[in-house]
This record gives sequence, structure tokens and C-alpha cells, in this order.
Amino acid sequence: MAKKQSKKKCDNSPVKLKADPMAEELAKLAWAIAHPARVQIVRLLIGRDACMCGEIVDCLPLAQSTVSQHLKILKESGLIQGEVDGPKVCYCVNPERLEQLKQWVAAL
Amino acid sequence: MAKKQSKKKCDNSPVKLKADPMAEELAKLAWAIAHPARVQIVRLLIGRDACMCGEIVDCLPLAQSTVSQHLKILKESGLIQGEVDGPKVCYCVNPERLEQLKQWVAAL
DNA sequence: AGATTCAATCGTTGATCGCCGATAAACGTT
DNA sequence: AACGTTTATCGGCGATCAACGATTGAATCT
Repeated sequence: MAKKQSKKKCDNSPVKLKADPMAEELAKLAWAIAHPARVQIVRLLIGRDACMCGEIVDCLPLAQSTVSQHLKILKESGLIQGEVDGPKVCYCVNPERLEQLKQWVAAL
Repeated sequence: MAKKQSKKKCDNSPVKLKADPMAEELAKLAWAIAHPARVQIVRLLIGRDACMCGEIVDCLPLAQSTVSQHLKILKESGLIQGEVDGPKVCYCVNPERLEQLKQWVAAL
């Protein structure tokens, strides 16, 4: 039987969805804020423009090493950046990257 | 010296940042799209309004069971919903939830 | 130099993810 | 009732996450 045409792919493209670089980038950014602690860190930094690492630790019910891990993840995503200020480290958001996240989500 | 008052907590609240329900909710939504495959699924559903599960499977280079897992995660986040249509299941985005994600991210 | 402070890193542990094949469950069809 | 189709779930595997304490590294202050 002619039967199952239901085997048609989406869109009529014969191949799989190509590895979408934008999907990967968005996923990476979303992953950065896919944890309550990281959301709070980002919002804290946005609200204060800049913040010492120690203050962030004091604001969260987590160990210093754990917070440092989250900061590292956020830094790797590009959402935040930290510059050394003497013995301390001052963190702040990367506005462009944050804007990129906002636009990509808005464009969904 | 009067010394550095830098020992001050954030905001001047003596306690830790309270468990922020909004942060958890946003993290949950972000987590839903924190994987390239799930981003592609969401975009696919947005672009087509609705899509059978089988079609989604055909669009991704993943096993059927894996796609089903991703769909389950997306469903649990509320971003998509699926209604049974005979032996098949028709998935579609939940516009309100998607809008919520957009607004929360935009409000960052 | 020595002591102190601050932050990053290391090493460990338990939980979860992401993937798969295989199996089960739901439904329509013959 | 038996079959085929479609989707969800189960079990297993390796990899990664999230958390912590302890240690190290860098910079400042006595």
C-alpha cells in the first residue's frame, strides 16, 4: 500500500535538524541561570552594579567554595565578569551578554 | 583608622538572602531550555503551533526515548503541553508560560 | 619577613543528567 | 481478539552537577 506518508519529516527537510549554533548558545546562557543561587547572584549584581565576592558569599546560604563555583559558571557563560581589586575580586554583570540573553529569549 | 566598612552585608540585611521563590521559578524555566535539544523542540513547536511527537523525534538526531525525556522535562516546566490525539500525542507550547519566561528574563 | 584576609582550586561524596535499547501501555484497525 | 503504530517508562551506563571542607595562591598590613 501507498500507506504511511506519515513518515514525513518536519518541514519536509529530509535530514535531521542541523546542529543549531544559536540553540547551543541560548542553551548555554539559559544553563547559567538555571540554578536559583545563580539567579540570585545575577540579580544581586544587577541591583548593585558591582559587588565583592565576599559580599555575595554573605548573601547566600552556601559555603564560600560553592559560591565560587557558581561564580565560575556564570563567568564562563559570559554573563558576569570579575576583576581583581587588590586582594578582593569585584564582580559585575556583562551588559552585552545579558542583553543577548534577553533578546534571544524574547525572540523565542 | 576607622578602617574599612567593607565588612557590611549586602543591602544591610543581617541575614542571608531569603529563599526567593521567583528565583526558583525562573531557574526552573531556564533549566527547561538549558539544553540545545530542548531549545530546538521549543522553537520547532513555536514555529508550527503544534507537532506530533513522532515528527519531533524525526527532527532530532536522538533516540525516541531520549526525545520523550526532553518532552517530559519541558512538560514539567509548563513550557509545553501535550494532548493525546488517538494513538499519537500532539504537543504545543503554553503561551502563558512562555510569556512568563520572557517577562522574567526581560525583567532581569 | 610574618601574619592576615580573600578568593580560587582540589578532592570527595551523593545526586542527577543525558543517552540508549528494551519493554510496556494506549489506541485504532483489521 | 490479535496486530501494528505511537508514546511513555524502565534499567543501566558514564559523565556531570552541587555541595562541602581543606588547601593553596595572591595581595595587603603590621
